[in-house]
Amino acid sequence: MSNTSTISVVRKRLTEAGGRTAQDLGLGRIVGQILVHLYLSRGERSLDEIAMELGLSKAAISIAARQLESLGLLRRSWHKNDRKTYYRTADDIATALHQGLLMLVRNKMGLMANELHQAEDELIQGSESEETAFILGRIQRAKKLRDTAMAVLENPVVKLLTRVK
Amino acid sequence: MSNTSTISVVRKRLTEAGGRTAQDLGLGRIVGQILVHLYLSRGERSLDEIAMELGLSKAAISIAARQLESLGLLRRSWHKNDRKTYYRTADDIATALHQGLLMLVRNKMGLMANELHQAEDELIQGSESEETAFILGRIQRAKKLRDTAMAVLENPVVKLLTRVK
DNA sequence: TACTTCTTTAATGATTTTGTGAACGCACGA
DNA sequence: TCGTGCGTTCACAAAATCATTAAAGAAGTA
Repeated sequence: MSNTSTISVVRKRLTEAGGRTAQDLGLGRIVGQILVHLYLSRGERSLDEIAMELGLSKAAISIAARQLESLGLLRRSWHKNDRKTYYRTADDIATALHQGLLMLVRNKMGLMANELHQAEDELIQGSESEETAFILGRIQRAKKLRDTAMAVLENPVVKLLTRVK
Repeated sequence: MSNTSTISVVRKRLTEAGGRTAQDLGLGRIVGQILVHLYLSRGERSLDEIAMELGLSKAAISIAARQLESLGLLRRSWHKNDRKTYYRTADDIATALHQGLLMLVRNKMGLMANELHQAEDELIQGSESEETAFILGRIQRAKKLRDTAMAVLENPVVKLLTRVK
């Protein structure tokens, strides 16, 4: 098999793998495809190049790319006498990836925390009963669970461990 | 507001919250709903009770409940002179939840690891070129990233931290 | 200012996922 | 061993998600 075709096969398969895992994370497959494609590309790519190379519409790329940028995983840049927007993976992509995932997790945990607090408040407002007490107990256990998870994420030891050399 | 209706409102909202987070984890909403519903229920519930209380079909409950059992989050039990199957949350639900999530993550990482290795192999087989070298470099960085993440998950310090008292 | 080129937004169509109803089959009790 | 009650499976319907096309918007250039 020729050299260039090996490369393109490999690139394609990894791109697809990226798509799948991004989908697993609830970010949509295109997001992952773009990220991997750029990660395996030397230098920058314009929006329509990416669309062409991945066989997707420019609209789809536009949306996904901005999502990636907001997660800090992509950088966009412009050049003189050229109206195109160019993208490349962030230089500190490892950190960004870590941060991004953390943020995602933290958001979801925050939502859960709200629910738990609100539930607790409402139960405390209402009149007491054996069942209220039971549910309050369960909620408190759940809160402890969540706090532990949070603590792990924020823990300096973990942060140290997750730093890529 | 009366006591019992406060309770049922709270239970319903928390159940829905559980559904959402389970969906985020790619487990399907029903899985989360059942788990929370049982977590907030004293004692056991039969399959059709759960179906009734959540307003879902027995088929759906059957499938989701077995999934939860295989994750170690639910226990099923039977009683004499009663053909129904009963479910309750596992006693060590915190540990089980932690283990289950870890397993989930580990599986996904395993898939990614395969892709990376295979890609690496194929590139090494093929003829050398500047581009091959570039992509190989990228793949190696990715592998390092993955290894670091893995190491964190397996790390005894993290395990200690994630233990719920 | 008007034209060109590129990105973004919004609405529609397609695909995938999810849940249900009905039929099936197993096991327990009589 | 037969009948009944329960859990499970499968095919289909409904719903959610995803991606595209078309049209609007923005920014540079003459």
